[in-house]
Amino acid sequence: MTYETAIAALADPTRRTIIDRLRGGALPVGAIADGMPISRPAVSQHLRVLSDAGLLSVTPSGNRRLYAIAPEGVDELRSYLDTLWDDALAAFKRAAEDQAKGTSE
Amino acid sequence: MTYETAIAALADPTRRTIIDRLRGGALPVGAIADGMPISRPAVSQHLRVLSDAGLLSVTPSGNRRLYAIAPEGVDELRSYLDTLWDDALAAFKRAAEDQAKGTSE
DNA sequence: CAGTTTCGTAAGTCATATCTTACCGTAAGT
DNA sequence: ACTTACGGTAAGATATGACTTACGAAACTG
Repeated sequence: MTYETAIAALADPTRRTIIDRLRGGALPVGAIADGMPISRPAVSQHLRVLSDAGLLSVTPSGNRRLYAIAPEGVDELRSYLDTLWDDALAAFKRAAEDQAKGTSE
Repeated sequence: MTYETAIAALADPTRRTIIDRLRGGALPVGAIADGMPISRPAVSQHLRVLSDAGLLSVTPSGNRRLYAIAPEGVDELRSYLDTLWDDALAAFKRAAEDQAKGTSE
């Protein structure tokens, strides 16, 4: 039910680079925003979108907030794509067989 | 390299329902647009976005054009999410171990 | 306790994506 | 040949989304 917001969140290139920066592990906002061509508040807004989508988890640590990729959120998207993959492949094979049948007869 | 456009294409709800309608197999534009709350030209535009993203294939058949899900396009997206999943899980486990270590010592 | 870091939120601007209607070409039917 | 069905494209209106600056709230630091 929430994979819709997750896929919308990942549609933005900036948010994907944020995700990429977190592949190695959790980071505070400053480290994520560092070197990016946009302002830190903009990064914060992206982090909010990703969190709302269930793709990130937040861990307050004193003064800072550590963001990390939430495996469950990623898994929901994977599940969706898996069913899509299954259906697409089945339809593809069926079409190929039908076409072969039509050609031979 | 093309999974970026694929994920952007799937971010739109209308385009996801189009994809869902094609899960059972190829359909002409009229059948796809039938019953949808938007105009047929709008559907055509969505079909173009999905095709450009490599998620759909087109097969002209006389007067009509049959659209079908392209398995390869879906697979590229799956690959991206698989690597993301691997990294996310590895980082998650590492963080859990580090935290356990910090707690015990 | 005053000052500095860290980070989130608010308001406003601007670009992009989506929709509509109108129109055109091509194939099929009569 | 004329008409109808199918579907892509163009132009324009509008909504949505991403960015900026300004500001406020906590938590460390001296």
